[in-house]
Amino acid sequence: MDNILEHLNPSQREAVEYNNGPHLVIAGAGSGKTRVLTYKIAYLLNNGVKAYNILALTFTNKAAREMRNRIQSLVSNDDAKYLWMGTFHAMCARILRTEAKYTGFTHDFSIYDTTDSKSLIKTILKEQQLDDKIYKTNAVLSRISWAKNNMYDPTSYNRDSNIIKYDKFSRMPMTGFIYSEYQKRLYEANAMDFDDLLFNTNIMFREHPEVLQKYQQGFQYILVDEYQDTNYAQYMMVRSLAEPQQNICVVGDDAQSIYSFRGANIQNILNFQKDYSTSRLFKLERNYRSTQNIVNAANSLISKNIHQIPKHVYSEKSEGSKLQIKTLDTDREEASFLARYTIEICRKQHYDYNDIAILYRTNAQSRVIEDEMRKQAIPYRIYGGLSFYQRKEIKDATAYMNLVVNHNNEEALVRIINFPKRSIGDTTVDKIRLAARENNTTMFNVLSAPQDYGVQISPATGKRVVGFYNMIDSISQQLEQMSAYQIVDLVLKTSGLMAEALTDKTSDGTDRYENLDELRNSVREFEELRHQDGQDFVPLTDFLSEIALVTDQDKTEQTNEPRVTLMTAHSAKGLEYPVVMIAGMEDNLFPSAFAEEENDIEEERRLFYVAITRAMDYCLITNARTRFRNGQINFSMPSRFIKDIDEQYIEKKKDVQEQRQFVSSFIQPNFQPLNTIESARCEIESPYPVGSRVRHNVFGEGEVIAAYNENDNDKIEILFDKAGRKTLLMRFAKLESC
DNA sequence: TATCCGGGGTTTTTT
DNA sequence: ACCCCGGATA
Repeated sequence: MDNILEHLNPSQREAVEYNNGPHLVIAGAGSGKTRVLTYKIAYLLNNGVKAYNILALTFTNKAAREMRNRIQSLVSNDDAKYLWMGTFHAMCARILRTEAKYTGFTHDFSIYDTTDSKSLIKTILKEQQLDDKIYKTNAVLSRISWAKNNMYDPTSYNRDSNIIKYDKFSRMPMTGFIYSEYQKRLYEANAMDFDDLLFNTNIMFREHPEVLQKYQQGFQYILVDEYQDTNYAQYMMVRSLAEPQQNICVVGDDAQSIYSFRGANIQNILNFQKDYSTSRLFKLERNYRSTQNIVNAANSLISKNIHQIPKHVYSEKSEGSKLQIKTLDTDREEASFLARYTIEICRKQHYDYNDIAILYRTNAQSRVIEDEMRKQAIPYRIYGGLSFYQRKEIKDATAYMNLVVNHNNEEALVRIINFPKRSIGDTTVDKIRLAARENNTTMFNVLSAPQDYGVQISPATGKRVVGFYNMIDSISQQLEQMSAYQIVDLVLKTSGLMAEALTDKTSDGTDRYENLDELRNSVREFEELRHQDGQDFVPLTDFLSEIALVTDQDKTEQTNEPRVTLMTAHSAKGLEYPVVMIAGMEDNLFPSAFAEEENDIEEERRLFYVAITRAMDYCLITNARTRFRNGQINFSMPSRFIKDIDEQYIEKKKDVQEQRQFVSSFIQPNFQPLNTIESARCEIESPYPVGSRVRHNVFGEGEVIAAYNENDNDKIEILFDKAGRKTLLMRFAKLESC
């Protein structure tokens, strides 16, 4: 093995070699952050540090896997597989299962995903008869999530006067109570949600110093990737684990902090040097990924943010092409343009589809782009949206498994007790739930003998309920003997899920069947992998724990046909493509309409920064004047971020006509979009000056408030003011027809 | 109990 | 446009 340090530039090398005390590595976009992390770990291993003494926390499972593989190739033995490497959530789940006896949960606790959490919240809201117009499930959940991320348990939450004030102000004074109730139910269900994994680990460390000490001793070196996206709970965990040995290395880029909605606190990285007074700072400023134009454009954009760690990211690659900005009339035309641009750049610059990514702010935008890609026969892959494990049939199947493993898991039980149909309706379920509460036991126990718990149901229904109980129970009996794969196979067959999908002859049904089959195969693969690692018996729990924390991003692609990648700017973090297109750069979309305060805007700007810096050679930015959203046409202004980019890095527009006047009143609420009438006719005077009278065959007479005429394709756009009520009429047509 | 229909509300990002 | 819920009906 040659000296691996030779693969590094001086500043990377310096960062890799320093391992004595806390240090912060500020890694500009494309500066080889992952490289530094992998080489640092390999360096430690090569210098005699034991793999199991290293804890490396990554943002995704995929990142962990890739890093592990790369480290493997840099060290001479197979130590890499003993590294503690994974997401915070995965590490916490592992620790909490091992140390279950300190937590009050069992080793087999379930992990509730967001759907389960929402459903539980809904149940509580209903029971408490709270107005769901005021207590929105999402709002309540995000409040609870916020509390946990900031280490408030229900007691401290309910005692904090600022919190009480806040909840009162948002007209949800009962939030604290719901939080208590929610935690109680989770506990009774032997389940944790995502936030609990972090929260409970911290609590355990606090209350059982001997456990904390064990891990402090275990983790001699701690490395945290994407530190800018950690929340308080994560910050605290890292801090307590690193307390004695102070061998803590955090890597990140404050300019790429984009997850505050999930509790991430950019202050963690900004304050690192204060928190660890002896810390050293390393900066990686040379960008190896992008051309100078792209780096400079991104720099000029991010310089508009006030809060940041000063750095000078630069590129020594060629100057490259300037950024292109293209405005289209509609979202559909934007999509079509993206497709045409894809074909053209592939032909002219000899890229293949794998080299191209289309990024957008919201998943909803993918729809129209997908349509156009299909229309123009461009193969694509799409990240995000509904993940495999979120699909109904998969959720159903895993609910069976979860219930089999953990009888207390109420969300799983309620989900599947009547699917496939067993004629056990909502009323029966409610009765059972109530009986369980009154008898202070679990719903599952009630199922075994409903009449003993005073559930008033017909004998026939009772029989069906007991039948369900027996089915689950009999599968549970097999847990010790049967491996994960065997159990899953058994579940799919005895539950009737397979049969249900098979009898449905629509394409939906066959899809469901195929997905279930794929699930079965993935268990088999999982088992295979474990066998290779020397584990003889693979219990179902292992598999469940694994899939609770994986996302689609973690899936490795198997097709070899080149495809264009479609994804949100968030999911693009950490990736790079020769050609990047950013679609929908419009105000109220990017930045999102939800971003109100300057802090939010800064985060959106960072997100845009992340998007641009994914590009290696070409970056195209598009926006549409009108966009179909939520069932109506929206007029939009170009994103305010576009003017944040220094003009010298943007290709000059040839067409001065592009600079059309858009009346600012466009976006005012009293403009109700009326309709789009493809076949409507209108009479207006050329060249449609603002203020001229217009007669329309459907809407009658009105006044043009804004209009334009684009030479190349003869389009007009009219804003209508009729009878004192401002209505918006949008229409595209040939000039002759008017 | 299951299903169909209509009305109302809601739209971000995801471990 | 889409999803969710509730009510009415089979």
